[in-house]
Amino acid sequence: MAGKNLVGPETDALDLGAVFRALADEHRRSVMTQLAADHSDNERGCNSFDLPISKQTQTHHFRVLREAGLIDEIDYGNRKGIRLRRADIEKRFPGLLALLGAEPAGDTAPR
Amino acid sequence: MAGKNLVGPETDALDLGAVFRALADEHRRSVMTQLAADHSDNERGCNSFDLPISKQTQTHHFRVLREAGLIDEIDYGNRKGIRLRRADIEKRFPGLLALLGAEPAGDTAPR
DNA sequence: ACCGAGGTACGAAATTTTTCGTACCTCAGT
DNA sequence: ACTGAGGTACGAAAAATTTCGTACCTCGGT
Repeated sequence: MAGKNLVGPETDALDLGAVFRALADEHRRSVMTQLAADHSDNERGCNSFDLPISKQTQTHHFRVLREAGLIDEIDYGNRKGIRLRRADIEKRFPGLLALLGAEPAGDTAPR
Repeated sequence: MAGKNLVGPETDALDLGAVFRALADEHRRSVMTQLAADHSDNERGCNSFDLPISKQTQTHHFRVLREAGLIDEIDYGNRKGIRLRRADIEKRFPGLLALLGAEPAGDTAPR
Protein backbone atom coordinates (compact mmCIF):
# COMPACT_ATOMS: atom_id res chain seq x y z
CA MET A 1 0.00 0.00 0.00
CA ALA A 2 1.56 3.13 -1.25
CA GLY A 3 1.34 6.40 0.63
CA LYS A 4 0.50 9.72 -0.90
CA ASN A 5 3.39 12.09 -1.36
CA LEU A 6 2.33 15.45 0.04
CA VAL A 7 3.14 18.27 -2.31
CA GLY A 8 6.11 20.59 -2.05
CA PRO A 9 7.68 23.02 -4.54
CA GLU A 10 9.34 21.88 -7.77
CA THR A 11 13.10 21.72 -7.74
CA ASP A 12 13.48 24.87 -9.80
CA ALA A 13 11.04 26.71 -7.59
CA LEU A 14 13.01 26.21 -4.40
CA ASP A 15 13.41 29.57 -2.71
CA LEU A 16 16.53 30.42 -0.76
CA GLY A 17 14.58 32.65 1.59
CA ALA A 18 12.15 29.90 2.47
CA VAL A 19 15.04 27.52 2.96
CA PHE A 20 16.88 29.85 5.33
CA ARG A 21 13.70 30.55 7.24
CA ALA A 22 13.13 26.82 7.57
CA LEU A 23 16.67 26.26 8.79
CA ALA A 24 16.50 29.13 11.25
CA ASP A 25 14.65 27.03 13.79
CA GLU A 26 16.69 24.73 16.02
CA HIS A 27 14.27 21.84 15.92
CA ARG A 28 13.94 21.90 12.17
CA ARG A 29 17.67 22.24 11.77
CA SER A 30 18.12 19.27 14.05
CA VAL A 31 15.93 17.21 11.76
CA MET A 32 17.80 18.37 8.70
CA THR A 33 21.18 17.76 10.30
CA GLN A 34 20.20 14.20 11.10
CA LEU A 35 18.85 13.65 7.61
CA ALA A 36 21.94 15.12 6.00
CA ALA A 37 24.20 12.96 8.16
CA ASP A 38 22.55 9.70 7.12
CA HIS A 39 23.77 9.24 3.62
CA SER A 40 21.63 6.18 2.97
CA ASP A 41 18.63 8.48 2.54
CA ASN A 42 16.19 5.88 3.67
CA GLU A 43 12.71 7.00 4.43
CA ARG A 44 12.36 7.63 8.13
CA GLY A 45 9.44 7.69 10.50
CA CYS A 46 8.97 11.10 11.97
CA ASN A 47 9.31 9.76 15.48
CA SER A 48 12.88 8.80 14.83
CA PHE A 49 14.10 12.32 15.48
CA ASP A 50 13.05 12.57 19.06
CA LEU A 51 12.13 16.15 19.20
CA PRO A 52 11.27 17.49 22.65
CA ILE A 53 8.02 19.05 21.46
CA SER A 54 4.40 18.01 21.17
CA LYS A 55 3.16 16.18 18.14
CA GLN A 56 1.06 19.11 16.97
CA THR A 57 4.18 21.22 16.91
CA GLN A 58 6.05 18.52 15.05
CA THR A 59 3.32 18.51 12.43
CA HIS A 60 3.92 22.21 12.04
CA HIS A 61 7.68 21.91 11.68
CA PHE A 62 7.56 19.08 9.17
CA ARG A 63 5.10 21.08 7.14
CA VAL A 64 7.48 24.04 7.08
CA LEU A 65 10.31 21.79 5.93
CA ARG A 66 8.15 20.29 3.22
CA GLU A 67 6.89 23.66 2.01
CA ALA A 68 10.46 24.88 1.83
CA GLY A 69 11.13 21.91 -0.42
CA LEU A 70 13.64 20.27 1.89
CA ILE A 71 11.80 17.04 2.60
CA ASP A 72 9.08 14.84 1.20
CA GLU A 73 6.33 13.74 3.52
CA ILE A 74 4.68 10.49 2.61
CA ASP A 75 1.23 10.11 4.08
CA TYR A 76 0.23 6.57 5.01
CA GLY A 77 -2.92 7.63 6.77
CA ASN A 78 -2.00 6.83 10.31
CA ARG A 79 1.72 7.41 10.05
CA LYS A 80 4.04 9.49 7.97
CA GLY A 81 7.35 8.96 6.26
CA ILE A 82 10.03 11.61 5.92
CA ARG A 83 12.60 11.67 3.15
CA LEU A 84 15.32 14.18 2.44
CA ARG A 85 15.14 15.72 -1.02
CA ARG A 86 18.89 15.41 -1.29
CA ALA A 87 19.24 15.44 -5.06
CA ASP A 88 16.93 18.41 -5.51
CA ILE A 89 18.63 20.41 -2.80
CA GLU A 90 22.06 19.53 -4.09
CA LYS A 91 21.07 20.58 -7.57
CA ARG A 92 19.53 23.88 -6.62
CA PHE A 93 21.74 24.78 -3.64
CA PRO A 94 24.98 22.86 -3.97
CA GLY A 95 26.93 22.74 -0.75
CA LEU A 96 24.02 23.48 1.53
CA LEU A 97 23.71 19.95 2.84
CA ALA A 98 27.45 19.79 3.42
CA LEU A 99 27.09 22.74 5.79
CA LEU A 100 24.46 20.85 7.75
CA GLY A 101 26.43 17.64 7.55
CA ALA A 102 29.39 19.34 9.15
CA GLU A 103 27.33 20.04 12.25
CA PRO A 104 27.24 17.55 15.09
CA ALA A 105 24.00 15.70 14.42
CA GLY A 106 21.34 15.41 17.07
CA ASP A 107 23.28 17.85 19.14
CA THR A 108 21.50 21.09 18.58
CA ALA A 109 20.11 22.34 21.84
CA PRO A 110 16.68 23.96 21.80
CA ARG A 111 17.15 27.67 22.02
CA MET B 1 41.30 58.79 11.61
CA ALA B 2 40.68 55.14 12.03
CA GLY B 3 37.28 53.81 13.01
CA LYS B 4 36.60 51.32 15.73
CA ASN B 5 35.74 47.84 14.62
CA LEU B 6 32.63 46.79 16.51
CA VAL B 7 32.94 43.35 17.96
CA GLY B 8 31.51 40.16 16.51
CA PRO B 9 32.20 36.49 17.22
CA GLU B 10 35.56 34.85 16.50
CA THR B 11 35.78 32.80 13.35
CA ASP B 12 35.66 29.52 15.21
CA ALA B 13 32.69 30.65 17.23
CA LEU B 14 30.45 31.30 14.25
CA ASP B 15 27.15 29.55 14.84
CA LEU B 16 25.21 28.05 11.98
CA GLY B 17 21.92 28.72 13.72
CA ALA B 18 22.68 32.39 14.16
CA VAL B 19 23.78 32.56 10.53
CA PHE B 20 20.58 30.99 9.24
CA ARG B 21 18.49 33.20 11.47
CA ALA B 22 20.35 36.21 10.13
CA LEU B 23 19.82 35.11 6.54
CA ALA B 24 16.15 34.37 7.09
CA ASP B 25 15.23 38.02 6.75
CA GLU B 26 14.79 39.42 3.24
CA HIS B 27 16.46 42.73 3.95
CA ARG B 28 19.47 41.18 5.59
CA ARG B 29 19.76 38.62 2.84
CA SER B 30 19.62 41.42 0.29
CA VAL B 31 22.59 43.06 1.99
CA MET B 32 24.49 39.79 2.08
CA THR B 33 23.67 39.00 -1.52
CA GLN B 34 25.03 42.34 -2.62
CA LEU B 35 28.15 41.92 -0.53
CA ALA B 36 28.73 38.41 -1.80
CA ALA B 37 28.31 39.56 -5.39
CA ASP B 38 30.96 42.27 -5.15
CA HIS B 39 34.14 40.30 -5.10
CA SER B 40 36.33 43.32 -4.49
CA ASP B 41 35.23 43.28 -0.87
CA ASN B 42 35.71 46.97 -0.43
CA GLU B 43 34.31 48.54 2.64
CA ARG B 44 30.92 50.00 1.88
CA GLY B 45 28.83 52.70 3.44
CA CYS B 46 25.64 51.31 4.84
CA ASN B 47 23.57 53.61 2.69
CA SER B 48 24.80 51.92 -0.42
CA PHE B 49 22.28 49.11 -0.06
CA ASP B 50 19.17 51.15 -0.37
CA LEU B 51 16.98 49.31 1.96
CA PRO B 52 13.37 50.44 2.02
CA ILE B 53 13.30 50.72 5.80
CA SER B 54 13.97 53.38 8.40
CA LYS B 55 17.47 53.97 9.66
CA GLN B 56 16.66 52.66 13.13
CA THR B 57 15.61 49.40 11.58
CA GLN B 58 18.75 49.33 9.47
CA THR B 59 20.79 49.72 12.63
CA HIS B 60 18.99 46.67 13.97
CA HIS B 61 19.61 44.54 10.88
CA PHE B 62 23.29 45.40 10.60
CA ARG B 63 23.68 44.54 14.24
CA VAL B 64 22.13 41.13 13.67
CA LEU B 65 24.47 40.51 10.76
CA ARG B 66 27.46 41.55 12.81
CA GLU B 67 26.46 39.45 15.80
CA ALA B 68 26.05 36.47 13.50
CA GLY B 69 29.62 37.10 12.42
CA LEU B 70 28.78 37.82 8.80
CA ILE B 71 29.99 41.40 8.58
CA ASP B 72 32.28 43.83 10.30
CA GLU B 73 30.92 47.21 11.21
CA ILE B 74 33.47 49.97 11.42
CA ASP B 75 32.35 52.89 13.53
CA TYR B 76 33.61 56.29 12.40
CA GLY B 77 31.45 58.17 14.83
CA ASN B 78 29.06 59.78 12.44
CA ARG B 79 29.07 57.14 9.76
CA LYS B 80 29.63 53.44 9.54
CA GLY B 81 31.47 51.11 7.22
CA ILE B 82 30.33 47.61 6.36
CA ARG B 83 32.67 44.85 5.29
CA LEU B 84 31.90 41.26 4.47
CA ARG B 85 33.84 38.73 6.56
CA ARG B 86 34.38 36.68 3.44
CA ALA B 87 37.47 34.76 4.53
CA ASP B 88 36.03 33.86 7.92
CA ILE B 89 32.72 32.74 6.46
CA GLU B 90 34.43 30.79 3.74
CA LYS B 91 36.62 29.08 6.27
CA ARG B 92 33.87 28.14 8.68
CA PHE B 93 31.02 27.61 6.20
CA PRO B 94 32.54 26.89 2.81
CA GLY B 95 30.06 27.31 0.00
CA LEU B 96 27.65 29.51 1.89
CA LEU B 97 28.60 32.69 0.07
CA ALA B 98 28.36 30.89 -3.24
CA LEU B 99 24.72 30.16 -2.49
CA LEU B 100 24.10 33.84 -1.89
CA GLY B 101 26.20 34.82 -4.87
CA ALA B 102 24.02 32.68 -7.11
CA GLU B 103 21.00 34.79 -6.21
CA PRO B 104 20.11 37.83 -8.28
CA ALA B 105 21.62 40.65 -6.24
CA GLY B 106 19.50 43.55 -5.11
CA ASP B 107 16.50 41.76 -6.35
CA THR B 108 15.01 40.34 -3.23
CA ALA B 109 11.59 41.80 -2.67
CA PRO B 110 10.60 42.68 0.88
CA ARG B 111 8.24 40.05 2.11
C1' DA C 1 -16.79 -3.10 16.31
C1' DC C 2 -13.78 -1.12 19.38
C1' DC C 3 -9.28 0.58 20.95
C1' DG C 4 -4.91 2.80 20.74
C1' DA C 5 -1.03 4.87 18.35
C1' DG C 6 0.11 8.26 15.06
C1' DG C 7 -1.26 12.21 12.84
C1' DT C 8 -3.98 16.59 11.52
C1' DA C 9 -7.21 20.94 12.00
C1' DC C 10 -8.29 24.83 14.34
C1' DG C 11 -7.67 28.27 17.50
C1' DA C 12 -5.40 30.66 21.02
C1' DA C 13 -1.41 31.83 24.17
C1' DA C 14 3.38 32.83 24.49
C1' DT C 15 7.42 34.29 22.47
C1' DT C 16 10.30 36.39 19.08
C1' DT C 17 11.14 39.48 15.45
C1' DT C 18 10.49 43.47 12.76
C1' DT C 19 9.45 48.11 12.65
C1' DC C 20 9.46 52.82 13.89
C1' DG C 21 8.76 57.25 17.09
C1' DT C 22 11.23 60.17 20.05
C1' DA C 23 15.35 61.66 21.81
C1' DC C 24 20.07 61.95 21.70
C1' DC C 25 25.11 61.45 20.05
C1' DT C 26 29.18 62.38 16.67
C1' DC C 27 31.60 64.48 13.32
C1' DA C 28 32.39 67.57 9.06
C1' DG C 29 31.64 71.90 7.18
C1' DT C 30 30.65 76.36 7.57
C1' DA D 1 29.33 77.57 17.80
C1' DC D 2 25.70 76.16 14.83
C1' DT D 3 23.75 73.05 11.50
C1' DG D 4 22.82 68.92 9.11
C1' DA D 5 23.69 64.18 7.84
C1' DG D 6 24.45 59.72 9.64
C1' DG D 7 23.92 56.82 13.39
C1' DT D 8 22.38 54.84 18.08
C1' DA D 9 19.39 53.93 22.50
C1' DC D 10 15.22 52.98 24.34
C1' DG D 11 10.68 51.70 24.25
C1' DA D 12 6.54 50.30 22.28
C1' DA D 13 3.42 48.70 18.44
C1' DA D 14 2.80 45.39 14.90
C1' DA D 15 3.63 41.22 12.76
C1' DA D 16 5.29 36.64 12.54
C1' DT D 17 6.51 32.35 14.67
C1' DT D 18 6.45 28.73 17.98
C1' DT D 19 3.83 26.14 21.03
C1' DC D 20 0.10 23.49 22.69
C1' DG D 21 -5.08 22.31 24.15
C1' DT D 22 -9.11 20.28 22.36
C1' DA D 23 -11.24 17.71 19.03
C1' DC D 24 -11.14 14.78 15.30
C1' DC D 25 -9.39 11.45 11.57
C1' DT D 26 -6.99 6.91 9.88
C1' DC D 27 -5.44 2.55 10.08
C1' DG D 28 -3.85 -1.90 12.30
C1' DG D 29 -4.77 -5.16 15.72
C1' DT D 30 -7.69 -7.40 18.62
